[in-house]
Amino acid sequence: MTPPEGMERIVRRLALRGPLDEADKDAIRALGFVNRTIEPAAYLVREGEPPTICTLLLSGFAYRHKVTGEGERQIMSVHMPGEFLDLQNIFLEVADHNVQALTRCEVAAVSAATIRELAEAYPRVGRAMWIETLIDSAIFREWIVNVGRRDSISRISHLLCEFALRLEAAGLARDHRYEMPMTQEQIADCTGLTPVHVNRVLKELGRMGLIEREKRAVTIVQWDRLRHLGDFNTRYLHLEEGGPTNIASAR
Amino acid sequence: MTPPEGMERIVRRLALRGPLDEADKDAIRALGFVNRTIEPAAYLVREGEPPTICTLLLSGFAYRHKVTGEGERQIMSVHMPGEFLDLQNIFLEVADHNVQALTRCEVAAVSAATIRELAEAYPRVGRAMWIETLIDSAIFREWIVNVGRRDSISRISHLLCEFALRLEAAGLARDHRYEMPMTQEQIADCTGLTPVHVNRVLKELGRMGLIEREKRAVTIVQWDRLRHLGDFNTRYLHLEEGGPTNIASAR
DNA sequence: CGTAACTTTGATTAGTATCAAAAATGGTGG
DNA sequence: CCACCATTTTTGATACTAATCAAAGTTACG
Repeated sequence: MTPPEGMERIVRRLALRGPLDEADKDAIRALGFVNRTIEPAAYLVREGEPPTICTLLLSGFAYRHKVTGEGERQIMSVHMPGEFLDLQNIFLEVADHNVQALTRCEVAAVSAATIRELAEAYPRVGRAMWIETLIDSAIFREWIVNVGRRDSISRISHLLCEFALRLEAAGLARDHRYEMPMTQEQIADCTGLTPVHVNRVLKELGRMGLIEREKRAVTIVQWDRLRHLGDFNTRYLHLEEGGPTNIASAR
Repeated sequence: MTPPEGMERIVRRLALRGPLDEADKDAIRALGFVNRTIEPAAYLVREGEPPTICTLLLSGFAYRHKVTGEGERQIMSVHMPGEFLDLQNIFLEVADHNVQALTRCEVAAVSAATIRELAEAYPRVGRAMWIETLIDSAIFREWIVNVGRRDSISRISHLLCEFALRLEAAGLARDHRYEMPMTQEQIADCTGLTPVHVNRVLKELGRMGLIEREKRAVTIVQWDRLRHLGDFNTRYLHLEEGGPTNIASAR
């Protein structure tokens, strides 16, 4: 079973998305999440399979991807500790993409059916989970823009900015400095570029003095310039808690 | 008020996503949707504004887009009659993108707050709406792949296949023949290409005998070859009703 | 400490963009 | 109903971004 800290983390995260009362919180605590360790590159969800489990990422990174008929991979999102890994497929007949561990991960797992029942029995909890999936969607949309309409240097700058803020939100980065959890090949798969070109762009960003790199550690030296170059606006991340949901409930 | 046909269309569409009982259906019918006509190019949602209304598209087409700092537009999705237009923003503090009418549209509108209350009071209705947003997400993900990892001819072939099936599902096309609701410039904004290149690719698809065009009318002459060229697999559209939701409820 | 994975560099090519302009189409007001 | 103007589609010539191919360094790790 998930230790109390893991449990409370879930409760706290969901409570950010809309007020939950004690019965809601107890229902989450009673779910019986089971902890598992997932090895790097192991699949958590496989395209074409019906969704059976739903997991919360406690530590490590995971990513969502598809492979084209030509064998090229496109990563559609990267998940950080504290995020649900597969609320996206939970109500669909089959998963339409893969979810794979990027690094070694600790996850808390429950059956997908349990989550579906929880959402129906506790509407406020269901709404909080729904909002989690809507924020995933907002990030998907921004990635469509990134990959569709920005040039290589902007795409990578944008990704570096997004990671900085999301990692800071997860408590894994400070002062625009973090450990990049991906290889350059994986960055290429996020941005629709080739690994060779990603390397050249990263070097160029270093040469321009916008970032510094030391192995996988990235420091964004000139945040404002990088943000401008990457056409990065935080709006789509919906980092501030409390949207209209909270307003409505405060009436 | 929305005439009974519009109302029943909503009820039927949501009931496809998970069983609804009579109380659920009556709650939807009681919402008091108001019909409106929206002129082509009018905004239904504007980036940065808090979501206030939620609309169901009764006729016509609408699209979701963002504009980059460089002024380039990226379309993230196109909506067809029968689809909800802005469940995506309804629980978020501000809209992170625009929704605009592509053609003249008839919509049924209610306040966003009403929808939020409905979802909380009637969990099965909430779940059905949640599933609608999850299917939108599945399409967003496929578009990331399309724009990130397919070449121009595959991207456009993929888009043509997607439209054929979605329009057929909406009852607006038959035999892989339909009226394309977009200009070539808008197709370019969906696929991350330039209008000039879109034109050349469409001509090429014609020359290859895969499609025929007559003004905006498109006929897919060789479905299997176009589908193969576009690396198109219907899975992500989740067109078959009844996923695990229905299985669970059938227990 | 050897080997596989990852990063870096160089040379060349391919695929789309860009720029420019003509042809076709569609709507609108006189 | 026709003439006109704006929008859309089409074509051609050229430029440029990022891909490809190849291979040398570098790092991580069993």
